[in-house]
Amino acid sequence: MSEHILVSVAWPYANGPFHVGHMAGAYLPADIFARYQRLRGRQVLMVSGSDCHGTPITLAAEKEGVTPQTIINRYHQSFIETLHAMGITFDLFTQTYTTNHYAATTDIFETLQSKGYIYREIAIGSYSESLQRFLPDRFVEGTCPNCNYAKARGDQCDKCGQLRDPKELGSPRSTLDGAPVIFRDTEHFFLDLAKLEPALREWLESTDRDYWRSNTMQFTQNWLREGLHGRAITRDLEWGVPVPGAVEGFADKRIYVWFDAVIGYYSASLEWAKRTGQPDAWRKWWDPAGAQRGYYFIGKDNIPFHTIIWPAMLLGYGDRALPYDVPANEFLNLEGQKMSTSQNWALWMPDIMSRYEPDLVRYYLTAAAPEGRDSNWSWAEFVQRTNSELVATWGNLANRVLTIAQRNFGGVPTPSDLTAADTTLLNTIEVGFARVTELYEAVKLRSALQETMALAQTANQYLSEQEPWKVVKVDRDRAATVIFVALKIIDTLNRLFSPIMPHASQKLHQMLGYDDMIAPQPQVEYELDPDGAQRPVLTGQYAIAARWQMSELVPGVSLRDPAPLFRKLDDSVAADELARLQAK
RNA sequence: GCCGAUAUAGCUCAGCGGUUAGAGCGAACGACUCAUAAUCGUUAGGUCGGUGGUUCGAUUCCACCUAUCGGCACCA
Repeated sequence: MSEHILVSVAWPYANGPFHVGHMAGAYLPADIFARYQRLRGRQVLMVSGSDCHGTPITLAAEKEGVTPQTIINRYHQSFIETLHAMGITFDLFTQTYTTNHYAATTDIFETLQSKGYIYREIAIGSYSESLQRFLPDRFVEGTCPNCNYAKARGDQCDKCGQLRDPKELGSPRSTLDGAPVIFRDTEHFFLDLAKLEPALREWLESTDRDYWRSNTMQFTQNWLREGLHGRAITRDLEWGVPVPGAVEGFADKRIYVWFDAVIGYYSASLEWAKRTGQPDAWRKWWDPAGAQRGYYFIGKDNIPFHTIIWPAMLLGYGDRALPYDVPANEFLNLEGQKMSTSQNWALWMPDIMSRYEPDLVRYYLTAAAPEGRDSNWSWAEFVQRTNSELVATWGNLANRVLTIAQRNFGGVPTPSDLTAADTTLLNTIEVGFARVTELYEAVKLRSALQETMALAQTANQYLSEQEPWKVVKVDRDRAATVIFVALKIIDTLNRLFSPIMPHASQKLHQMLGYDDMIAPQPQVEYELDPDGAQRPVLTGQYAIAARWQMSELVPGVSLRDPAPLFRKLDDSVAADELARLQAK
């Protein structure tokens, strides 16, 4: 039995706030999965943090005339606020700009180096004399040798799709200032993926990975088919983790951001353990011999880093658990069009959270989750699903049952003998419970939600047929039985819904007379960053009773006064939001 | 260009080598009134993108075509 579940979530790049695509792609599914696992009584460690290094952050800082720290502090703060508002239960959401992370990165680099998995090589880099710096290929443009398109980028021509190398461009220049680009030798460290490839293949083939999503496997095998090559892990940059060992000629070079970002899963685990006062506690989730599983929640653009590069690094490092599953999501479109942050065609989370309750967003993003293929956010559908599913089917079910119970019996009534209708319903719920459990376990959250909502409909049918509001006038015992059964059902369904809608579930849990937490929430705390300034982290106390089972509600329990779980949205919302979006 | 994904009811999507292809929403009609004008029932609606092939049998497998989308590596 895998009692220790590591929930690793993609590290957001700290150069802009979250949009709904980030939530749908990684943070929300990760949180739902973590909440489900905790309710099953398993030990969950959920980590991530802000990815603070790399060229775009440096450039953003220069553009504003501020330090990189200013940029990352701004967006790290924004990330924390969104995650907190959405109720994403990180054990630790930290950042890569910490002494802890620098130390872990240095350790992994040095260990890989000592084992011969890192080598040095001279490469040719695109260099801007005007800016006196090397440029990533994407910041170089010129004339495409294939189609003569004048604005082909260094990594790819947008017109014909060809091109691999900026040196092939005619009259290459920088996209930053338009000045010419020259090519200079530059020495770098490389991760020897070719050397790690056999071990990587062995790991991939060591077990039947049918449970991986087909797209994840597809991407991975495409990479392997072409064979693995060394990958540069340092860059000519001044912002990032320094190259360990004070190597001559590397003083003005830094660890390349992709290399240090994936290490974050590990370094954040170490940091979490230190914060708890048990510095070795992380081992339970990272010991390959232990009962553990690591799940990596990411967007599809990140697949090779998590199924190839990070596993290869771990294999090279040695004695650390590799990913068990990498449930990568596809992309979320917006009103039928691909989201684009540069064209501001996006729904920004700070904006959304200012107007809508987190559970509404959580519900809709799960119902329309891009699990198997790209999906779409539509405001009309958001309103429709909220009103007809959340409010009418589920919220109303809970409300009507609680109201009848409270008004007629003042609490959980004592049932008499169950009829065939009662046992049939209870059986349906029990079978459904098992099916939903399987779906959560397999990270099929969209289906899990759909199944649970279907069970709520079954409960509504039962009430229509049994008519307890009528029966109570002629046969109080029978009405008591029906209401008892209905209360058990909504209590049970509330547990199935709780990973997806924790705020509403906690409310209902308390209305049902419970005093404990079923859906805890994260909190913001503060740590010192390497410069001595305070930085926020997201963390929390999530120890809860293992309530992943049918309701154990007993007669005589007193209920708290019912209140609606969700409010209906006005029909004008869809049109208003669409107008707001198009006005940008 | 190469690789891959997707094309199913008005809309959003499930599904799958085999009886009359499903759900939700939307539409029409009816029931009910405990509940947030919520709920429940009934009905209408599809030659499952096109062509060809494999098969006793294909929406489901294969090939090609068309359309849409994504990836193509040193980009985070």
